[in-house]
Amino acid sequence: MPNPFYITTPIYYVNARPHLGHAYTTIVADVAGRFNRMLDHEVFFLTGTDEHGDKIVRAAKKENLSPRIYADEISELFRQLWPQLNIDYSAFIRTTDPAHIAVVKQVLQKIYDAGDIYFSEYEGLYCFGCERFYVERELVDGKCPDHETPPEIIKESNYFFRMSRYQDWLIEYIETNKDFIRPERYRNEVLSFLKEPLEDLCISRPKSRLEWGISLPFDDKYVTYVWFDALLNYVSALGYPEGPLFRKFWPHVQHIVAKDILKPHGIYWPIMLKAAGIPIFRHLNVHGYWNVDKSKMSKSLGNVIEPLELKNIYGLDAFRYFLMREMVFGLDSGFSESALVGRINADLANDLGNLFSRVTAMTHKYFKGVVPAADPHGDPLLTQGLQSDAIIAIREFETAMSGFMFHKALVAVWEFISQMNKYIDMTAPWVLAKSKSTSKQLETVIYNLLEGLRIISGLIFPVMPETAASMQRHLGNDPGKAFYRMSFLSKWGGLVSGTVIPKSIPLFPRIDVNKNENENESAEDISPEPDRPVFKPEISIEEFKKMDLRVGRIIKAEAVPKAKKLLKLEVDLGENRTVVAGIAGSYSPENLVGKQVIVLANLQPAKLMGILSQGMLLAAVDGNRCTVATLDGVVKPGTALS
RNA sequence: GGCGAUGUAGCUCAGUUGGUCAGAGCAUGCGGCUCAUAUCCGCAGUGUCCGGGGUUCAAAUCCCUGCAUCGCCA
Repeated sequence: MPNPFYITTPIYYVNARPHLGHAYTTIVADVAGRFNRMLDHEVFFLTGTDEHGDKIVRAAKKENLSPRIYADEISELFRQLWPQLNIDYSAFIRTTDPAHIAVVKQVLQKIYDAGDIYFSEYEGLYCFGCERFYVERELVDGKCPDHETPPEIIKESNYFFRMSRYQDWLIEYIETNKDFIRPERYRNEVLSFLKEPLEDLCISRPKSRLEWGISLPFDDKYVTYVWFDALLNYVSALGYPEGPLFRKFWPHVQHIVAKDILKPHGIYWPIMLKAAGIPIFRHLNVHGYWNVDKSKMSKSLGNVIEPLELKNIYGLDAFRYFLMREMVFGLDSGFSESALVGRINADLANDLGNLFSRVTAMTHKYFKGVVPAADPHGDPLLTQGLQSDAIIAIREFETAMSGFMFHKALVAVWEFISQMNKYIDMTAPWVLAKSKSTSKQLETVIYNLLEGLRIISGLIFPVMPETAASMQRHLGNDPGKAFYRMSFLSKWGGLVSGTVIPKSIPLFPRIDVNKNENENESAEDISPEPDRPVFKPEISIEEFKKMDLRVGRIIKAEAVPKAKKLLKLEVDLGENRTVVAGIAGSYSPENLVGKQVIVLANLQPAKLMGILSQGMLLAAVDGNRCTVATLDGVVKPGTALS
């Protein structure tokens, strides 16, 4: 295999647990890696954890743990998450690995020997509480913003990396290599930063105030600044300088980062490489943030469900699809459950899932599940259109994926899915099936559709590997084979006629959105049970019809004396009724008047606290909180529900 | 405070060098089909293209200015 491809995520700092942002970056890397496997490239995919620095020491202290044990624990959380997201990584590096530490020392020594590291004393404002220096403008009224004490001026000596020496080189490098940092907005941001003189980077911390780090090889009284340590993971993981992996993969590396760590990756890192005499990486791919809309997320036990939890509810592939389709790489995007459900229903269930379902069903219906052969002497127009649509989709997909424009790649695939659906409408197989004279055409049409599905399953492989494999299986192919190879996808006719395909399954079930729609003005939380609900035994429609459900309007509401939960309501059902409802825990009388409600009108009257209740108000009850059922629009009181 | 980005249909956004540029998807309404997961196909809209000036035969597109939001830097 020629064309090695090396993709990295940042190594994640272990001061916090994994969240959506980490997951997105890593899924992007996984998608890029899988895409390169489609191109038959040899892929090395690195991720890991960054574990040194004073923030880790402090986080560990909070938990009463040693930095080492603490880092072990959090690192393990990341390591355990990736299989759950179907991340196919090659190596997981930790900055506490001895091999990494050795490389950091080696590179430091090399740069030191070359004269790009110098020793210098400086004065600064230091807060002993925070154990860090502040610059003037960070202070509030001259005091530390955390401790509200004035920092002290102390002198400290440290080692500095002569970054300034490489400023002009870096500017020219970025300007010459247009897509070195992409998308362009971040390239511009770095260039604009470089318009100002670059300061040398302090790359050491005295052990007197920080021990948790890598000792400088040329001065044992200092540890290495955490960024300098961390960035080198990208080369140490490959066995720099002589390892076979390094020789094979290094110059082909592409990094992926979120925009918050643009500066270290766009400025420190290339300069470090230059100073150490290591070739510069190929691309820095920078993405934006996910803004989680908590008001649009379902809740469990009163807490907003973590975005990552949604993969368990809606399926991993759907989750991966959403992340890749919804975010324009580089820009911020909104994350909400309703947007996720919208994508699932519209794109996955309606478009792709239903297409797959109707085509495989027809194959069973008309050909007993055996892939027919396209008629070589038939009308070429029956095939050409679809075939060229496929080629266009493949081409656009490849261009977009190479440029990290994942949403565009998926749009191209979905454009083809839409053309497949139109093709069915145009050719109307159910009409062709009615006459013997059109049987050849029917064979051709179904073959083409199955072939189209084969291509689609290949194209969605990087984003939805499980679904792709499932589609292959249901096309009668071995999903263990490299069905996603681009060279194989581009050749029309890869599907072998005579193949028997298994019974179809729904790829993506539709999600009932009505269940998720909350009520209007009271932003009260309806909590869907996290566990599978237990339903009552089935009833017939006749049994249901025995219930007389009516729309009512509350015209009067008052508390029932001495009763905690009961309210006495006057409800207009076309006639006035008194209804006693146990909703005082969630509603006050004044908020109920005028409200439209649903009443079970033919319930046997009952006396509650001495009041005769002539019906029952419908409400959703969750624990001791309840929400009254109401209607989507204004309806005449007394209207029956069915 | 400096630099930059963005502001287009109910929502999310495309709109290359000014001349079918007023668009797509979702949501909505109507019609059609029945192979399919009440899906699919077709049709239909709605917009002071942030406000105000200017350049031009012609501006969503260029210039100036104001407002709003966001980012980077100080």
